[in-house]
Formats: sequence, C-alpha cells, structure tokens
Amino acid sequence: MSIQIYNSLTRRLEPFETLEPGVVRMYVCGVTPYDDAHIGHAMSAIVFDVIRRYLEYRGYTVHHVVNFTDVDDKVIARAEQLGRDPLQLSGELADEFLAQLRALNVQPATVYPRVTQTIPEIREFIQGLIDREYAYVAGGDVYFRVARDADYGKLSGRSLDEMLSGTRFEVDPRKESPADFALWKAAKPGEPAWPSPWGPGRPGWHIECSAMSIKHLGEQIDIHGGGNDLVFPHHENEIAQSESLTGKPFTRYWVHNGMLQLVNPATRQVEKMSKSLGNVVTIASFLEQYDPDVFRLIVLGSSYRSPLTYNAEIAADHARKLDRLLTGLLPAVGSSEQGPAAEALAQAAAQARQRFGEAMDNDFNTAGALAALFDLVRALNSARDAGVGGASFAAAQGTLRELAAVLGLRLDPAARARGQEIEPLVELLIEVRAELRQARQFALADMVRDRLAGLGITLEDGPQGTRWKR
RNA sequence: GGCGACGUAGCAAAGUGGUAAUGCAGCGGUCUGCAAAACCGCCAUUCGCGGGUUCGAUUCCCGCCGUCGCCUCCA
Repeated sequence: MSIQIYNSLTRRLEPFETLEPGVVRMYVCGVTPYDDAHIGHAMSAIVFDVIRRYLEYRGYTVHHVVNFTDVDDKVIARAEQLGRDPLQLSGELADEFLAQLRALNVQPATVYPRVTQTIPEIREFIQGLIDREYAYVAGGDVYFRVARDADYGKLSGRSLDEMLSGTRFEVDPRKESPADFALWKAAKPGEPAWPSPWGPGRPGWHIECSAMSIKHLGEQIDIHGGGNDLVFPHHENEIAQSESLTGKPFTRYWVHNGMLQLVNPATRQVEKMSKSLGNVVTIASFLEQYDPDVFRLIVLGSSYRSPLTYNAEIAADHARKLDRLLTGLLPAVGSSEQGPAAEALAQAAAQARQRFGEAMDNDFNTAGALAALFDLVRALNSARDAGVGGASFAAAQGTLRELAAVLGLRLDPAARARGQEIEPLVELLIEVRAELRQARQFALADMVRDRLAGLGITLEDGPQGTRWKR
C-alpha cells in the first residue's frame, strides 16, 4: 500500500507518487520574520518536519526547501516602528527562528533561501512573465495579469467574477483589473530597494516563493506546503506565476496544515493570539517551561489538517503524556530473554511497527501512530514486570525509540518532570511549614526554609503570611 | 454574503457503512510501612441538531445551528 496524501488542490486523498522515483521535492512556505516566532509557526514547522521524516523512513530522499520572506511590508513597518534597519531586523529574527527550530528538534531543511538572496532570479522570473504578456509594467510597479490566466482560482475554489464582484476596496487606477497583484513594487523613499529594468524596487509578496522553488527544486515539485491561511491569495498566486512562466503543472500535492488556536480554559472560547490580549505564546516562552517533545506531542495528537487547540492546561496534560511514553524506556529489572512474556513483547513490537506504518500511510495520521507507540509502552512495562530483560527487552525498546524518532520525538529521560510549574509545590511546602510553626516544630520548619533556600527559593515570613521568591 | 474546514467521553483526539483507538484526569484492585511509578479492571448504548438513503449511519446525502480560516493593493 502506498502513502495516501490529501491534496488541497483536488480536495481528495490521493496515492503519493513522485515525479522522480525515490525523490521528493518539497517546498514549504516559511515565515516573514518581523517579530518573535510563536507556537503557531512552530506547529507548521513540526508538521512538515514529521512529513519529511516519515518520507525518509519510507526510503525517499527529500529535498526540503523553506524560505524566509525577509523583506516585505510587515518587515518594513515593524522596522520603522523600532527605528531599525529592516533587513538587519529580519535577518536577526530569521536566525533566531532557526535556532528555535533546532531546539524543537526540527531537522534543518536542505536549504533556507531568503528573498534578499534571490533578487536576480526574481527579476528574471518577472521579465519572463512580461515577455509572455502575463505581466505588465505600471509606473515603477509590475503587476500580474490575472485575466490572462485561464484557470486562476483553481486552488482556492474561487472564480474571477466572484472576486471582482466582492471588491470593496478602492481600485488602484494603474491596475488593469482589481484582481491583478504586484510582482514588483517601486521603492518609496527610505525603503530597501534593488535596481531593475522597471526602476528601483523590491519583490511583491508571492513571487519570491515561485522563484525560490524553481531555483532550488526545478519547475515542477512534488509537495508544496504551508498553513491553510496561505491558500488564498498566496498559493493561488504562486500557481498562477509558476504555471504561466513554465507552462507546466507547478505542484503535484498541495498540503496545508490547520491553524493553532488558543482556547480559554475558563470560557472555552477561542481566542486569537494577539499582543493586545497579551496571550501570545512565543516558542521561547514555551521552551522555558517545557521539553520540546511536549509541544511536538500536542501537534502529533491531532490531525495536521484540523485546527489545533492550545492552552496551558493542554500543555500540562501533554507533559504527563511524555512522562508516560518515557516509562517505556525505564531499564529492565529481570533478565529473561525467552518464554511467553518475551515472545508477547516481540509480537507487540512488531505489531506496533505495522500499525504505525498503516497510520502514517493514511495521510500522516500521527495520532494513530502515537496510539501504536502507547500500546508498545504498555507492552514494555508489562514485560518488565514479568521479568523480561536482556536483548529481548532492548530490542523492543529500540523499536519504540526508532518509531518515536520518525515522529521527531527525542524521548530524553531528563525531560521527566522537568520544568513543571513550581508554584503550587512551593505553596504546599509553605502550608506544611505553617502547620509546623503552629505546632512549634521550629527545627523542622527551619529545615524546610533552609533546604528551599539551597534550591534558590527564598521564604519571607511577614504579618500577612509567608511570601516566596526565586 | 462567497469559498473552504471542523463539531466524537470531564479534557485532548483517532476512526469506520455493521455498532466507538489512544493519552490525560477520575474510580476499583495488585504491589508498597504509607505513597509514587508500574500492572489489571472500570469509565461515550453513543459520535452538534433535524430529516433522508440503507437490512443497518457516528461514518453517505440534504437542511439547520455553532466554531475557525480565507475573501487581492491599502489598513
């Protein structure tokens, strides 16, 4: 059975067949680095990391390209706000994001191209579109002529008529049609700009991905990925640009992940992650508190295409889930390598591997794959209790490690009980200590305070009770 | 309003035209000085609501309700 993969373009599950046998060309839209990366960005990166790891597990060689849109309106606006140089800002943030991806155990892409390093190819691309009359110059801008692209709208399921009738905005008079989009934007004073046949300017959004995809992967690729918020207009426009230039189908399989959404645990209402609500969860802040596997487990627990619900409670649940997985890797206590228990374990390991593959073949059903791993964990713990050890036990643990690694889980034993909120624990000790003081058991009470001090936690007794600080 | 997706136990979340994985939480038991961990068992007659197709639907179709994403330049 081959891998089945859901294609957003056809809205169907399709058998996965690559252009070139054994080789996968995969382009994933990365981020526009204009602010700290949050866990929504991490989700997308992990989704495609897992897809890539599984394809490699199945024997494919994967060429994986992830771009940085390091110059665009948002970057420029943010830089102006901060009084900084736009390219310096986006460069720093991009490097920071790469470091965080490493921390999240995301395998490095084959190449991470940036817009600012792809300007010649972008200019060439645009010129090609102009030559073929798919684009026109207007002032210092260049626009894509949507009307000339017969199947425009095929990815997002919109017709040009619909889009035009829905136009509520004032139309730029230089554009032939409101649906046309910018390929090249003339530079305003003070903005980063590159020379071009149409005057100094910078690439529009959309064009860079088409150009980088062709540059690094060729005219046709197997998988193009990104968040489903990119379906329109970004990916629609990429198809228009690429196919108009080459005359060939651009991407075989469009793969889109669902959005991460915050759910307020009290109200059960979905909240937008926004600075004004003060609820942005950055990758950095998550990793301060939890092992990277915890976030990965959250992502793996549901379908990559569905919305992913997140809140602090869910994070804590998944930290316990990781603890559970890790119990499977605790050492054996016995040493029996044969007998019914050892056989049952070997069988459980084989079954886990099979169920894992079946689940992953079915459009990367990571939740199902994970369920297989949990069953293997129970089998391991059972076998350990039954005295199984030695090579038999090690082999089954090896299977667990191997399959977990395909999902990108590190299963680092040091992650156990790490980073949990210490506040309730300290409060508890304070409460116990108050009882001791009440009972005039001062030696014990002082011991609690001294030992906590040794851990870097200071207690301060006052008239209103005990306060603590780190 | 248009296009798309989703709605399954306290929480998270798979899944299938034939009667509901898995994890967390909870409950009972084994083990333990007592706990913890582990192990064994229990925990949705039911899959947003209402119709329809079918011998049979959570799974297919229609409608409704709810949630989310997107709806070009500019913001």
